[in-house]
Amino acid sequence: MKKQSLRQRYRQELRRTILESAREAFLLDGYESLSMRALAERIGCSHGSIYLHFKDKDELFDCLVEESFAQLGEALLALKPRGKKIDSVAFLKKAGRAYVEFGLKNPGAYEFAFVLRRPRASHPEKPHPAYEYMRSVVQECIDEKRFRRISVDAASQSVWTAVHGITSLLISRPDFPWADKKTVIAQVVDSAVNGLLSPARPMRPMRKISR
Amino acid sequence: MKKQSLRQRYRQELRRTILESAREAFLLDGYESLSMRALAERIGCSHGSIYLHFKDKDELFDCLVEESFAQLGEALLALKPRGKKIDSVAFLKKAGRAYVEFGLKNPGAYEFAFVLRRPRASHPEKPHPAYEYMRSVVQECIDEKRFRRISVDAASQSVWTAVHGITSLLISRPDFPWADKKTVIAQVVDSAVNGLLSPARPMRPMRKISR
Amino acid sequence: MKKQSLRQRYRQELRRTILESAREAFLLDGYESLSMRALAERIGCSHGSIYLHFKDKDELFDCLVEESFAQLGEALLALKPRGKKIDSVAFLKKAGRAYVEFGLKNPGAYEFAFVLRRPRASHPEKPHPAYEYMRSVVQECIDEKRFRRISVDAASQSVWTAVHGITSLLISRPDFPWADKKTVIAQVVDSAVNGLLSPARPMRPMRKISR
Amino acid sequence: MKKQSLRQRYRQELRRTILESAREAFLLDGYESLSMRALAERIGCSHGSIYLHFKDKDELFDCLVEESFAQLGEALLALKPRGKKIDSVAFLKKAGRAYVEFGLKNPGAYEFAFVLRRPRASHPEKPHPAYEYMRSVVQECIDEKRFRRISVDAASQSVWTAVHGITSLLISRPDFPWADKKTVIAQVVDSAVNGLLSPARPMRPMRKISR
DNA sequence: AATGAATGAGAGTTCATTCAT
DNA sequence: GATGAATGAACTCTCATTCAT
Repeated sequence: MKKQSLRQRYRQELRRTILESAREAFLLDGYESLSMRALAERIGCSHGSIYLHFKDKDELFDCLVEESFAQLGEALLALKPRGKKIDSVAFLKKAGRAYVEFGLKNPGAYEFAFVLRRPRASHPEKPHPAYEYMRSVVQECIDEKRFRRISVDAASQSVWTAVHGITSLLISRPDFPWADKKTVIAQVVDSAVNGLLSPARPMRPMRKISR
Repeated sequence: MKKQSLRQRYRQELRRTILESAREAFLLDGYESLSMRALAERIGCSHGSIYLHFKDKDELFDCLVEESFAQLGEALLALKPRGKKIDSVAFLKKAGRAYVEFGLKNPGAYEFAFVLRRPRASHPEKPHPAYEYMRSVVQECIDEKRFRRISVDAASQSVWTAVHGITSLLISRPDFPWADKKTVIAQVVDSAVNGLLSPARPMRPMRKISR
Repeated sequence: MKKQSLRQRYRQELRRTILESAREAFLLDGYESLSMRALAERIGCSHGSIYLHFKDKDELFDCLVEESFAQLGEALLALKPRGKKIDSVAFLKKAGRAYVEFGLKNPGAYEFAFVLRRPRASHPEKPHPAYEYMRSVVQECIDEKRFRRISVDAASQSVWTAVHGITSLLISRPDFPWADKKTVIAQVVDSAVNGLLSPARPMRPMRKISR
Repeated sequence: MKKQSLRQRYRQELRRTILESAREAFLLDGYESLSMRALAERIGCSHGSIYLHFKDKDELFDCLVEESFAQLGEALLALKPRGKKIDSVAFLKKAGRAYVEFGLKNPGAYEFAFVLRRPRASHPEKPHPAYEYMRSVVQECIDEKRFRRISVDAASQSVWTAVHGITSLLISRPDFPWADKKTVIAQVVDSAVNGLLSPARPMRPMRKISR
């Protein structure tokens, strides 16, 4: 039992090492340019060993993509239980900022999820968990009449695409002469969310939307 | 002289054919997966001939990137002479929409400019003409006091990244279950620009979404 | 002691399982194309375990060859005690048909003995038991003056090679548009044996063999 | 034109060299064991060059098989115009001996046609030209009432398989302690053909065969 | 006894690029 | 100017075998 367990543990460790190394390496080189041999060298094992853990290069890559989506989803879900003190709109902004932050802290994961592509592989394209999450928050804003009449999907997508824009460019173009990044991020998020608000004046009680 | 000129013209034509074919092909396959042989076949010439026009694969690729930036820049400049009838803010929105439209009409060019990467190649990263253009329009908005106090770069970048977000995702994920695309695009652009406006001016309530 | 014996029995069983599976598998795939891993999977044990019974792939293969020769030998020896009722010539024909039948019933064994080859392995080529057996029957025919003057080896070989021909082709080319197989087999055997008969026996006209 | 022609000629020459070398090498090593690299070294060119002439290893191998069948067919057809002086039965024997001789002179070709197999490749199995040829000669023997009542296919196959037997064994087991090879060959051929003869004396009308 | 992780060699094939024609 | 034969490196992946567990 112990013996099994030891082997198993080591096996799992190597699997993780492969995944971490592969993530770094794929990011640096892209799918095609990273050779299994080069990856093995980086890991410090023979190239054959990788195949003991992943059927082939594709499987390894896809595994990283999946993992990345999952991580992003989890990062957002970690925000979840919004206290009663914070209103839905503020919470959506918070979620937007968290999305961007995740990308900046995990640029690898973010690129695997949204940027890197494997030649000829098609995205299966049911909406990913991160989108689902944002959509649910947007739904709350709509339910609470904080947002103008707009379809929940159109609204969610306008927010998601905007935050994706700032996230992906900050990651992929670190040398661009950015203004203060925090400011830009906040501006993008605030604009995207505020742009959906009901025209009602903030200080006054929300009115029913005339139609 | 005439003969020269004829030859020259033919030479230019082949160069164009190579570029067009290469653009399509690179988009389909990615940088690494496209072989010069496959490209030559698509073009209908020998693979050797490509090297008469481009030193190597990298040069061909980079040429497409440059061309793509130029095209985007031109598309925006084509808007240029804003009549006196349209104010700077409305014009910025117009530019934003034009940016997205360019991307949708020229997904190839857009991807070459902002998405595709050649392994290990770094972006030279002086701001590209499209950004410069948007920045100049934002500057006008600021000069005319239409925008809140914010650095012109932070403002420009918040707009650019947002429109980049919707553009790139619409291109790269055509199978995503998009809401009405026009609505989403308009929402992103309007939000991004409106979010920069000076607070409440009586005469411009900013409710309606422009189009 | 009992425990030992149990273990031994199990060991022997596994050895047999390996041999049977290997025979099938080698026949299907050929020597090189069959991997030890694939074989292990077919057997249902780890590939390492095979090496506990056979030093390497070559030994396993050679073991099958040897076994196959032995089986063919035994099949012929099983005919052995020819009763006095049957004369030597008829018995030789019977042996010839038995040879072919063995091949058809045990195509695997036959191919290992005479068709399959391991790259670079040379046949040791002392005559195999099946040949020795046929040779002894031919010797009887000669001793009994039933055959023309011909060396026992030339005679035996002319019979053996002919029956080998029909046997190997029936096995290796099952899709050939064969006439009635029984007829062809009988014809080959009868021709091969009759062709050796002494000429001038009233009952058996057997004219001179042309050359 | 000359230039083209020169290149073409060289191209053809190399193709031939590859085929010859490959034939030798495949025979020595078998399909799997011969690597394209090893073949290239034997030829004296880079392994890549082989692919300029043959799509892949399979195509190269299959080409040799086809060529071999063709050669054997031609060798037999070269006998064709049998003079009036030689009767059909004698001609069939002549053809049988020619078949064996072809195998001995071109053991490579013979093995490619009938012995070597590529893993998983199946024989298409319409009768090969050599069989067709022998069948036609057998048909003549039957037409001329020289053979007993027997289907032309059964007769042809009994002859073909017998001569195949001696041919293939002489080739594949050169170390076997053969008796005088010429004698054995003649014996096999004569037996196989004579065994089909009508019992009738040539001068007398055929009697019914008792069975 | 049995496992299966690990390795290093080597397989077939494709590639960008060069250069003689 | 254009061709396409040639190359040598590099690719992904599989293999037989070993050996620590």
